[in-house]
Amino acid sequence: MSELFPTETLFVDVLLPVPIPQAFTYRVPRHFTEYVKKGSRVIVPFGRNRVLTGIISEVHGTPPEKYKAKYISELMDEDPIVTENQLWLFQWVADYYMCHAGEVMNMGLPSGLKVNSESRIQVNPDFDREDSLETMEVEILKIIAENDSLSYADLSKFINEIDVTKLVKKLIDKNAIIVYEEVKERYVPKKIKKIRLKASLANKTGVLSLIDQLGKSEKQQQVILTYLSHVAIDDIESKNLHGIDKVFFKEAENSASSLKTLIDKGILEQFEITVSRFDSIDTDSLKEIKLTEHQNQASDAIMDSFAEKQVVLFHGITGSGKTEIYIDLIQKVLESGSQILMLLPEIALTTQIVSRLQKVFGDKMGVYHSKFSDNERVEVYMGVLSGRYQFVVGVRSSIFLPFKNLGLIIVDEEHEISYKQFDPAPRYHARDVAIMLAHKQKAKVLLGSATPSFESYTQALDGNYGLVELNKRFGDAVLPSIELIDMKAERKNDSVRSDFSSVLLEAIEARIKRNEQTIVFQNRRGYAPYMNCEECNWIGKCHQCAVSLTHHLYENTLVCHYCGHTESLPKTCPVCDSLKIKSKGVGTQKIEEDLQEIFPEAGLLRMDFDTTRAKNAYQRIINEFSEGEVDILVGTQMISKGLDFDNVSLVGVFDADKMIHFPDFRSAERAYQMLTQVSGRAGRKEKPGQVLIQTGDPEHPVLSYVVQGDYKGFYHAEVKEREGFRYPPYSRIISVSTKHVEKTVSHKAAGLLVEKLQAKLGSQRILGPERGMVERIRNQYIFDVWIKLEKNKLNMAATKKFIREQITELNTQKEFKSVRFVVTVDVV
DNA sequence: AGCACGCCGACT
DNA sequence: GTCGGCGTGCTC
Repeated sequence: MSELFPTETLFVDVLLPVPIPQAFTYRVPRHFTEYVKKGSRVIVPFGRNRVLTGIISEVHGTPPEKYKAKYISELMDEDPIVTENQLWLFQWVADYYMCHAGEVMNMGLPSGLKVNSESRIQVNPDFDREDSLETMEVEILKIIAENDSLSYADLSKFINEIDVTKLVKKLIDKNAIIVYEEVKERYVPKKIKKIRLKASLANKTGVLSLIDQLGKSEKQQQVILTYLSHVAIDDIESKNLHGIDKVFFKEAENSASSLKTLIDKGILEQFEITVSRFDSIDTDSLKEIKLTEHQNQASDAIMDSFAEKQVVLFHGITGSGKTEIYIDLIQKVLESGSQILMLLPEIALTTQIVSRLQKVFGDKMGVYHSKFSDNERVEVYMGVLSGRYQFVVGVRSSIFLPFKNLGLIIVDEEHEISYKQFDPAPRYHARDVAIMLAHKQKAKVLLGSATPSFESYTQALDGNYGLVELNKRFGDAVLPSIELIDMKAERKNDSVRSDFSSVLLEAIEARIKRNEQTIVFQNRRGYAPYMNCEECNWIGKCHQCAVSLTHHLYENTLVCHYCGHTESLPKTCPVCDSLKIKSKGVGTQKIEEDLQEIFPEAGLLRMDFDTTRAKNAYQRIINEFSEGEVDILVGTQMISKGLDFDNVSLVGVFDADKMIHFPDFRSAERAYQMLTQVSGRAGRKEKPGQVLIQTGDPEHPVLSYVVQGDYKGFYHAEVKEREGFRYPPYSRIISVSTKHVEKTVSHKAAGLLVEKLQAKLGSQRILGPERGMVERIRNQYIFDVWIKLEKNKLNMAATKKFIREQITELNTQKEFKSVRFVVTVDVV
């Protein structure tokens, strides 16, 4: 690249993690000109005194016209760490999802690859006017001088003051100190200390004479013997190079001082090596996967379909053993030498499926997960870049890893909405980006689900995707029988206890007696959704969001599930002082409590956002439940993802009504998916499962499709409804939300946007402005505008550009300057 | 997004 | 008088 401009000044365009549309051009200092490459990291000054890491997206010789480019301050990489493919993908995602490439880059790179800059305070060596300082300031100056340099945090600790910025500013003004930015790379390789013999002694004769020589010092002799217990004396010359872990000496209870003496004497030496953070996996235990006849047929059908289609939708019912088929396909692609990416929804990734894959693929497989530390993620990233990992299982952001020759991307549970990022930008859908990425790298995509999204199923029916179906459960397992419980009738019969029907309670009791397990599903965490005063009708609400506060029993708090605000539970009504404040509605905590009261002997466990916050909590709950001591597991939708428990023969759905009556065009699709996935947890192996769904509306059509397991029937009925309204899959929806502290301003901005959009796109395509689903979050009033764009009729790129222009125009009007417009392409 | 600058209220 | 609130504008 650089040899093209041997004498001219070089410039680079740099992607920076800021939501600003323009490219940032920097000048390259002479000493870097030969080394700058697209995809390498640079450290650049930004603004008055910020320092940022960016990625070079272009190297060229054109100086910017309107400003004087600053110099890059550091080039971090000899070889690029971002590939051409990734740079292309960043731009594609930015264009499609209407955000900026820098934001995509920020999402795609593990934070360990970015640098931290920290302001450090130092005494100005030229300062000589101590008389101009106050006594306090002289003291501070002394402290800084003693430590060479301090960070703001250090200083505030030293002088016991929370906010030191004012002090620092004064001292800068008086010229007493200098503040500079120190840049640190965050990734720290893991190192272990090792011990080995000095090379001259590392042979049989050397060691023997050494032991002889140390004859009088028993302890030192013991240290040498410890070494020999790990390295056989015959291999001593070859193995000595690697040394042995220092910890071995501690384990053998050698005295640290004897070891040190031997090192000081020059007999042993200590050195460090860099090691992987991931334990290597015993590849001897690689398991052979045996497919059933049906699975084999499905696998072959998928391969056949790939011959014609780039994307294949694999519709396999719950319990059909999709994982085995994935493994089979992965093995085939591995043989071809191409890379493979398997996407899993966030929570499914911590579970059984990963350890299962690990047993098969050992350390050929990389795992990319948000519960990994920054350092671990950098190691996976670099492992993909170097080709060490040919196969990666990961969450949605793993589509941004530096793949070079992908052969296959598997998107498991493709209907999962957790593939869609909500906040912040880029608001991308990992499944859709995966298809684009695969297209670019000429790879195949396998979408797997028991309840495909309408988008994907439609593509398959239209012939754009291949379609492979598997309607048999693995082995002899049969589908669970699903029954509806009419809560209205139950209430009439007075057979309801704490909102549990007698039917469900009897079924649970029967499982406890038979030593089988039950899962109770309620998609609402906390104890009770709201608190209500029975005297004055007061309801506990969040002061900055338009939602009621959820009562959390164990912490005895009221929590806002939108902004996280927490307050302690009042003892009396804050308005009328009445003692009659009661929790209303039912969350998972309440269900757990009620069940414990009804079945005092039963073992209960709860799995929701609140109980799985700690790093290994999720795994612990799963282990505890599968060990069988627990009778009932109460949980939110979390329990429906990728969990197989052999002993679960009953699933109770506490309340299906919230799901089916949710005011959203997708609520039926969601409810069908949710109920089917949850039902799939019942009955594995030979035990037939039972599913009981409590509802006040047993006539609802969605429920009868769920009961019959009739995905196709449901799809065709529901899709007809959507066609009339031009909802997806007949259109794509772009939503624009306005946010502002002033309700009227937010509403007016949204209203004007609607007018502008309707003028060009027609009133049929524009909906709104409508009050946000939650009218106010964090004190910002939200209004939504929806744009329905039917496929193949409009130039999408041009339309998006038009939308962006309208927003920019509104944003430049003084009145709407501080209105935030949040654009989401393909709302789910 | 950050961060600095600048212009108005309630305090020693 | 000043401290400190957050509206406004800029970043190569």
